[in-house]
Amino acid sequence: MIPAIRGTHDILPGEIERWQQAEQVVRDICGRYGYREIRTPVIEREELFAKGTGETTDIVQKEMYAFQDKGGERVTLRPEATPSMVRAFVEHALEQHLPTVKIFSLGPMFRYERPQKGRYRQFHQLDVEVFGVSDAALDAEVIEMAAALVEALGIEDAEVVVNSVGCAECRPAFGRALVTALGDREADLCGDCRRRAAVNPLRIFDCKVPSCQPIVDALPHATDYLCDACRSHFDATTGLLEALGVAFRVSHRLVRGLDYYTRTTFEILGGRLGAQNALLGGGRYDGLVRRLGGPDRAGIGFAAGMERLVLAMPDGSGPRAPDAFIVALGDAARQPAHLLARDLRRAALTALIDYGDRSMKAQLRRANRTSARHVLILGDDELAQGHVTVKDMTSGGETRVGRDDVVRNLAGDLLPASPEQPARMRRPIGRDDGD
RNA sequence: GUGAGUGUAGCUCAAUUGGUAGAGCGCCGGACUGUGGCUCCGGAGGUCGCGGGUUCAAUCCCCGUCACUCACCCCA
Repeated sequence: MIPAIRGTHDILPGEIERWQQAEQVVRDICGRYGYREIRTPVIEREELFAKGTGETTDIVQKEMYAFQDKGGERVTLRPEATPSMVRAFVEHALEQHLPTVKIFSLGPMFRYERPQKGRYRQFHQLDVEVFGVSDAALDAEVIEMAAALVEALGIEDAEVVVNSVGCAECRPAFGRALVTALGDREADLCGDCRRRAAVNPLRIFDCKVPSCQPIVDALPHATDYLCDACRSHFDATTGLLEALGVAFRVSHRLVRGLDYYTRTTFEILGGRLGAQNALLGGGRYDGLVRRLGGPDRAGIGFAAGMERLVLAMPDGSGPRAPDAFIVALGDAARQPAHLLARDLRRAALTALIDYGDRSMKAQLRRANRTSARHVLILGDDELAQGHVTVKDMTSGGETRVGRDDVVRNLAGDLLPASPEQPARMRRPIGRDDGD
């Protein structure tokens, strides 16, 4: 056997239903807020992420699947979507084509990390981005949408966390204030934190080491160092969030790992996810489009981990129960049975049939396992009489129906009695709703 | 990249203080020559992760290696 490579995994029947449901909810919610779907390549020039994600980030320094292709080009499997989204925005001048550039994308990302719960080398993200809008109202709307998405997925124990990391004007001053406040206590920090203090002081807030906590708690807060513009932007964002009824917590410890964030940052945390408890995270990145060679446009967005969303979703239901399972007895019945199956399917019913010459018991056992509502029996008697025996698998009762009436009868049985009760088969996603 | 734990049937797991392995579930068949779900009976299915070492003999002990899981780093 040649196994799947580390950190990748197959999504099998039984689990795929949850993914399909998650994707359906994602598309529905994004659509309601005016987002259009786009798909970008999973492979890009390495340079795009070096500049976009940031040369100093761990993602770029040690986690990229980067290589040289046969033409000598430095390319990489995308570790995140935002730089690709920015590239597409710039390359196609999307602001000329869309009233407001609100776009989302769904697809695989690749990072060379040690896998653990909720983290894989190939994983999937929903990526949502808006370009060209700096109004704080959008910050609030984006966060509200993210919360709505999580709620729509049925994830209950989620927490919205918001912060502001300032802009190019005020953020450096805060960084210096951190170092100053640290003073000689820097020596008491853990090794990771001492490294952070030198490279990116903001990240000290992320530390989980107990001995660092008293020191971290005494540090100044980013929101105390915001310039006037950033201050009012943050106040407007949180004010609108409250007005929108979004339950959130402001955390000065929320500093995100990517370099490009400005002003608003946010995350939604989920319970029961293990150590990797961020369901989604994002923020504003007002300088990124220009840094990647585009016009000076604001940007804001978030990425949600699909594996984590699916993990946090409540248990769904299984595959849809077939409307009919056809049991054929004897060679003479096989061809008519397949014709019947075809006719049922043409009538939009789900029809299954067994293969090979198996006993009636075996076929019924299989029918039972599929949770089929009806079994249609075709044997010598039925062929001779021109009818089909319809067995109701719930009650066990049987009726005879003329061969030419079977499809209509079955379809009629399953069609809605009233508009409030849409038939199962009309649903875009096959789910057994267990009635 | 670091640390810990775990690798035995399709799945969940036993067992053997070293003598080449069992259960439950699932699957297939029978009891019931054309009637599922319950019950009973039977059957198929295992390089004991892989490689090496010790030994008369290794699934068990030793070394190595790989994989998985969880955690760190970091992030979705």
